[in-house]
Formats: sequence, C-alpha cells, structure tokens
Amino acid sequence: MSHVGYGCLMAVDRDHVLRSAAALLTRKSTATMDEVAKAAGISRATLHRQFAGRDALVRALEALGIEECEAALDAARLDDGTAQEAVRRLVRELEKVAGLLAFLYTENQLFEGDGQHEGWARLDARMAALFRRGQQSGEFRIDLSPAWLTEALYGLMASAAWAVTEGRVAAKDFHHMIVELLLGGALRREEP
Amino acid sequence: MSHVGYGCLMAVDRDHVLRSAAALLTRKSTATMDEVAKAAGISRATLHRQFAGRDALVRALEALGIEECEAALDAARLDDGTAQEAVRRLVRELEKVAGLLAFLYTENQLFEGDGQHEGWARLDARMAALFRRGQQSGEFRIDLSPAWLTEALYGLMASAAWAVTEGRVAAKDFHHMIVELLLGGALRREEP
DNA sequence: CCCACATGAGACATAGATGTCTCATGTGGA
DNA sequence: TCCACATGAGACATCTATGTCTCATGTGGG
Repeated sequence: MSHVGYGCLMAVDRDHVLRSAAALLTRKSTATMDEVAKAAGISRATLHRQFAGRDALVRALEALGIEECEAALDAARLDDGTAQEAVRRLVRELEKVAGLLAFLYTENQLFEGDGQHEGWARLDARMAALFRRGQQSGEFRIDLSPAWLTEALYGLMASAAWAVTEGRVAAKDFHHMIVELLLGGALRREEP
Repeated sequence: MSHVGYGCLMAVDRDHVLRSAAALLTRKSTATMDEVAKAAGISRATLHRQFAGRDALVRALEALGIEECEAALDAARLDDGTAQEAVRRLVRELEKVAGLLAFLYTENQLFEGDGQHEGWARLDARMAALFRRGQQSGEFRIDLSPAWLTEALYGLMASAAWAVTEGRVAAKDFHHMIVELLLGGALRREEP
C-alpha cells in the first residue's frame, strides 16, 4: 500500500496537465497526444496513465470547463442587482474561461451523441434564467428569447477569444466588446 | 480527345458534389471521404478524381464559401441607403450561406499557416467598411471597432446556424435574432 | 456497331495517431 | 541502506483514414 500520498500527488499533476492541455488545445485544437504531453512537461506514457486516451482527456477538459463556468456563474451572483449588472459581472468572470470555452465550442463531437454532459444544460438554464429575469424586470427586450441570448453569449465569447488570439482585436477590450454588443448593440442610443 | 463535353459535365458534377459535401460537413465536420462520397451519390474513387484529397476538398469548400459570401455582399448593396438597412440586407443574404460559414469557421486549420485565402481579407474589409460607414454617418457607436463588429457578425451567424440545427431556436427567427442583437442589443430602448 | 471514357467496386499500400507493453532510472520514505 | 513506485524512453502492434491502383461495366457519340 502506498498510503495517501498517491491520490494527492496525482490530483495536483492531473490539474497541471489539464491546464497545459487546455492552453495548447485552445491554440491548436488538432494537437497530438505527444504535443499535449510535451506541453505539460511529461512523457506520453505518463499522460496515458492519467487519461485513458484522447477522448478521456477531452472529456476531462469538458468537465473542467463546465466546472470553471459554474464557478464563474457563482462568482457573478446572477441574482443580485439588476440583470444588466449581473450580465456585466458574468462576462467579467467568464473572460478567464473564454479560451477553453472556445475550444470546447468547436469540439462539436461532444454534442453529437445523446450522451452530452449534463453540465451544459445546467449552465444554459442558469444563463437563460438571468436573461428571463431581465425580461421580466423590463430591462431586456422580449423579442429575443433567453435561449438565443444564451447562445449568442457563447458565440460572442468564442469569437472574441479567437479574435484576440489572432490579434484582430485587443485583449483589454474583451469585456467591453462583448458586454456592449450583447446589451447595447451597434446602434447609437438616441439621446434622451 | 473527348471534345468539350468533358469539362462541362465535370463542372456540373463538381458543383453538386461540393454542395453535398457542404451540407454534410456542416452537420458533421468529421465526416469521412467515404461519407462525403456517399452523400454526393458517387464513389470514393470518383470523389478523389475530382478533388485530389480531403485537403483539396476543404479548400474548394472554402473557395465556394467565399464566393457565395461575396455574392451575398454584392446582392446586399452595402453602399445603398443607411448602414442599418444595409446590415439588414446583408444578414438576409448571408442567411443561406450560414451553414457553410459555420463549418468553415470551425476549420481553424485554414487559418493557422500564412497561406490563408485572400478572400477572407476582402470580405472582412468590405464588412468593416460598412460598419465604418455607419459610424461616420452617426448611426453606429464608435466604441465598438469595425473589426470587432465584423468578427461578431461571423460569430453570431455561426452560433445561430448551429443553434438552429440543434433545434434550440427556430429557423424562421434567424434574421431577426441576428440583426436585432447585432444592431440593437438585448437592452430595451428607452421610449423617446 | 464499335470505341472512348467516365464510373463504381474493391484491393492494396501508406501514413499518422493511438494504445499497450517493457525496462531502466531516479527519488522519497521506512 | 533498501525498497516501492512513479516516471521517461522507446519499441511494438493496431487502427483508421487516406491515397493509389486495377479492372469490369455501362453509356454516349461517331
């Protein structure tokens, strides 16, 4: 028996590997298991010991992404203040997950079968609830469904993350670009 | 020599194959050459005779997408009327290309190297010019850069196309969802 | 009728990634 | 010191998609 140290050490390494893989796959979604291993500073053998295969790795990244999104939603306190303020906090919190989210967003294989992760439905429901709250309070227009606003938020996050890595837009504008477009749109507001 | 019939027939078949492949790959981006061939109703051998390989096929799809986008931009008459009207026409015209666009959008391999298709730059430039025109005429706000609005339009189109195929939103709302979110945002306008 | 040619079917080799295995090494703890 | 164990390196088999080839077939035009 190797006592308890085993599980502990593995957990730490596993997290490091996962984050390295996320960073790499965000940039190059077709990266090899070899490249993922090198990026994490470990050998391919060790990578396989921690994740049964590429599929398992992607699944773990999906779980990580969902976990971090849920943490972001918690931190954004979606039920506090106006819905608009909550959306602003939400985008602020989601910004750090945007890269991983963009990667998962393109891994459409995750959503093909019937066995997609239930976490996505939970996240969708929470975000849609926020938009619905904004509609009921009169802040948001009612002709754009909560489901669409949720999808649009994902899409804008992915687009922005991708545009930033491509150097088309500045990273510092991330929050402003998404929030202002999502909430306010491109048209100038008439001065009241 | 086989006279002229050769080129003519090939052109027709090629176009049909291309559109079948676009329809299939839009749904399942990892489809095999076998599946692509079956979807087009031809054999894999014939598919290989028309497109040197999967890479060539994707490149051809890219060219087709660019071509159709440019046709859409032409049909939308971006220089006529207000910028807002032009954007509405543009989304209307782009709707039929949205699926293909969404597929190409996720084929990030196309944009990795330095040899990306110049057509994208042309399209970006024309769309950015439209948004810039709207800014200069005072219709659009100036704190959202034309480059970002262009990226956002791509992203929203892809998100909407994907959400429609997933059944999350209704296809008939496509134009309204994108245009209203892009131009007006989620916030209710104050009554003047 | 005859021939050229595009096609479909399938065999075959190749490439690239993946998954599994063994073995030597180094390190931390008893 | 000694041992257990995780690791790295690499060999090896496998698998899947791909690319290439041959051959029989059918069809359309001369």
